[in-house]
Amino acid sequence: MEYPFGKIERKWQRVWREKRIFSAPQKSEKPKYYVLSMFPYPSGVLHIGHASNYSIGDAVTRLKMMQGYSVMQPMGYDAFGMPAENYAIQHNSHPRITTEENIAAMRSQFDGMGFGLDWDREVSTCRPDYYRWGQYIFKKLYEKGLVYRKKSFQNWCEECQTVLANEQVEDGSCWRCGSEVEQKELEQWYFRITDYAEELLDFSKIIDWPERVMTMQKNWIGKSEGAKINFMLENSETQIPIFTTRPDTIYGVTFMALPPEHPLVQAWLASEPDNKALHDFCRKVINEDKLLRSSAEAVKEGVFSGRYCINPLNGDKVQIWITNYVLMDYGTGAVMAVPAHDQRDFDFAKKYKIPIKIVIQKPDSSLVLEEMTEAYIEPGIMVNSQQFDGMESEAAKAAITEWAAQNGWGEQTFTYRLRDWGISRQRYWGNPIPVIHCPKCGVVLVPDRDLPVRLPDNVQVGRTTSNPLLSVPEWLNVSCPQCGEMARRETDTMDTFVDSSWYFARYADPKNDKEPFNPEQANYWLPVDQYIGGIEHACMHLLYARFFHKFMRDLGWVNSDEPFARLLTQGMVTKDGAKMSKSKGNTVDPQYIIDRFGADTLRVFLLFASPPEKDVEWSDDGVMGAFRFLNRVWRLIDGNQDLIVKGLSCNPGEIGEEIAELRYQVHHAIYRWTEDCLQRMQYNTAIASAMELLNAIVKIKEPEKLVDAELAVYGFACAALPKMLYPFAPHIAEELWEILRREKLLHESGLPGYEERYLQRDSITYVIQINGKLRGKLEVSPATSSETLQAMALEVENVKRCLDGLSVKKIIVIPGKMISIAAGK
RNA sequence: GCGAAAGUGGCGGAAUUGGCAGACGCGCUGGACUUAGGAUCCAGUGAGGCAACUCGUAGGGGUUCGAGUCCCCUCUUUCGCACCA
Repeated sequence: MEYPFGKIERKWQRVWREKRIFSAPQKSEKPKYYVLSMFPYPSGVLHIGHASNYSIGDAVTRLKMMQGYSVMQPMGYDAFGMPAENYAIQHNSHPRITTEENIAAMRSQFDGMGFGLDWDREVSTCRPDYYRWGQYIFKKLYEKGLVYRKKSFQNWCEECQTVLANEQVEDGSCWRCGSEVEQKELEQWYFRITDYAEELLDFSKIIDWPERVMTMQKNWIGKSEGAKINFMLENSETQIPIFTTRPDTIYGVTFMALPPEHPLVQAWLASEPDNKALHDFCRKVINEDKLLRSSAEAVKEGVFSGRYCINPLNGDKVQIWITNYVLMDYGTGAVMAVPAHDQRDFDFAKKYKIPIKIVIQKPDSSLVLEEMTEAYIEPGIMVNSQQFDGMESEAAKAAITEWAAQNGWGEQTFTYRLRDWGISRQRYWGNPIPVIHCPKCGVVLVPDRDLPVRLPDNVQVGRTTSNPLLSVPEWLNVSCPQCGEMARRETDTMDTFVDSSWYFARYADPKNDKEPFNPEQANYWLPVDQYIGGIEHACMHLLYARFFHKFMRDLGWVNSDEPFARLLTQGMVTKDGAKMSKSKGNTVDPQYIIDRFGADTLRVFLLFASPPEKDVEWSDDGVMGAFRFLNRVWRLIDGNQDLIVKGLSCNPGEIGEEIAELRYQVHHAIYRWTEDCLQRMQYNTAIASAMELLNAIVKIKEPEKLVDAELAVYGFACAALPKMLYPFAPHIAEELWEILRREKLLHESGLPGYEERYLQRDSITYVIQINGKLRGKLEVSPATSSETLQAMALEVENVKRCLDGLSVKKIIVIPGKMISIAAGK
């Protein structure tokens, strides 16, 4: 007989809802705890990944409630973006309609999983009451000088009619639709995240993040120290600033390398419309996809510009080349090339027969120009570098930078790999940028009283050749808020990462219609105590959210430095070793599992299969195992309920050996469970402890024959099971708890408790090792002294045999564990 | 190429600080029972050996009374970054 999981799950979901136990109060005598899982894109169907991720957050939530915290676990929807637009197109509908339908469908599936979510705080980024405040924050960023427009070459997806972030280009193709990405010059809106680069490198205010996420962010930001040096264009006043991390090699510059995107190159192209070679080369390189262009295999190519510049340090006249191996986005976009000491420059110089000049000599002076087959990039002794000759090259870095600074040629500087955040998207289904373009006044921010700039409903959503917002004249054409003349709205919408960069704060005050959130309420809940989400967000979402949080702190809206105190990056669910996906055809429908075995079974399987941060391999047999386990627990407690209830009111007293062993087992299991749940977040072993406890209890074959004092232990052991299961299988746990006639609900019944004194057994087993090999065992009382143990060990028959012919050199006693004998000839 | 993490039975995984390797679950083998179930219960299950014992945590070396755990080298896998000047 299977336990009636369907009835039980519906019953307790109703009770939790009616008692509103997951509605987090704004004030509480208990300490607060904020649990947040990354909100989903509302696809309309719960997939196994959602079930897995949110089971972790729910386990944390229920544990912290048992522990006595006032817990908030909110949920919302990251509802803007291209998938929603595409979904609507496919279903011949409107994203507003399909998205709201999907949200309703997902919410009922979340409820079917029994997640303890505070639905009073639900947020959806596509609703005007939310995106209004995103526009408001945009204006604040603008007012603080953190927003600017820039014309630049962008990854352009013709299929999606939108700009893609570099991070959104995968192997030269659009990450959403897979079509080829080309380069197009566009005026774009940017957030100056680089202003916060230095602070974003500081993780000291974070309590517990995985080391590897912090490392990834550090590498992503990519700080490097170096010098900015201004070269002069020959016969001109034009400066060409370069950034270098190797100012010690500056006397070895033999050419300058510029990318085709460089403004100077663009100017030359404009002034020489007939220079076919130059035009062809530049067009070719610009349209090469950026990833391919920056791959190690790419062949270095270039054309001589016919122009020269002057090295300010020694007055050398240097050829300027236009190349495919320099990136406009990094440093100043111009590179001083030192072939002798940089491998890329070396390869390029060899290919185009550009001179090479050694300025750093190996310590053994063995470097000979004619014999060089590769660049010498190690430190060494300065040569051919005027007054710096003879210096150590590492010391010369600072000396040369200082010399250049004193003469006004340059300065010491830092540069970051991190680029400013391009937020413009040429799509309909996003948050409109609250800007009006006036022919007279220029860029004008939409006044607060006119916020939100609402998305018009009457657009043709489809694969049009331009942004659908352009097709709504009554929305597009407005009068200028400043001068009243006819003006035009900005039609770009914001990257959806903007929406998800502050939602964690909105949950604290989700219905506020005066401001994004009330600072006092936000500060009560923030920072998020436990954030849970995928590792794939390490460099984008998690970095953008930290940037926004620091900006909001600088505005005085929040008083913490970091949004997420602890981070858990959960693994994904795989099947046959691969990520589940429709295209691979290896998906599993969680709804089927819920209907057939119950949500509790699905949750226990997902949490038991591996630790939360590791991938879970799907296994139908594993699901059956979880189901069998819950059924065994059910039969034990449901079948012995009167006995257990009686035991719970019995007094302790004399007990037999078998029950003494059970008492040790139950206290030990609770101890392990507590450590695994609270200290280590290792739910797979916490569940294993509950299984071990069950196995220990069912060893008692005839509980009805137990005397009262023994029944007290038996009852205690059985009653521990619902508590231990509550974070993972809450429905069956509540039902069993009720069967045992406990009065409160489990979340207010406290953690299961163990007693230290029962973690000791009456006798303990010492193992005896001789030279590291197991040679015997010893059953003794825990109080046995070290000397006695040593003597006893030497009397063990097998030990005596193994020591025959050897002399004992040393005996080491590890209290409670082992006796180690070192012996030799 | 650089950086990070990992490698344990047939499988998923345990082993909190260096202290009985393989907890727990799956699978498998044998048995019991039967209201033949996606049941339940009992016993067994790293390899070799009749046994005493030997071997065993990717491979090789080292430190230690004692190493899955610490150190060095090699191999493999995964992830991140990648002409970053």
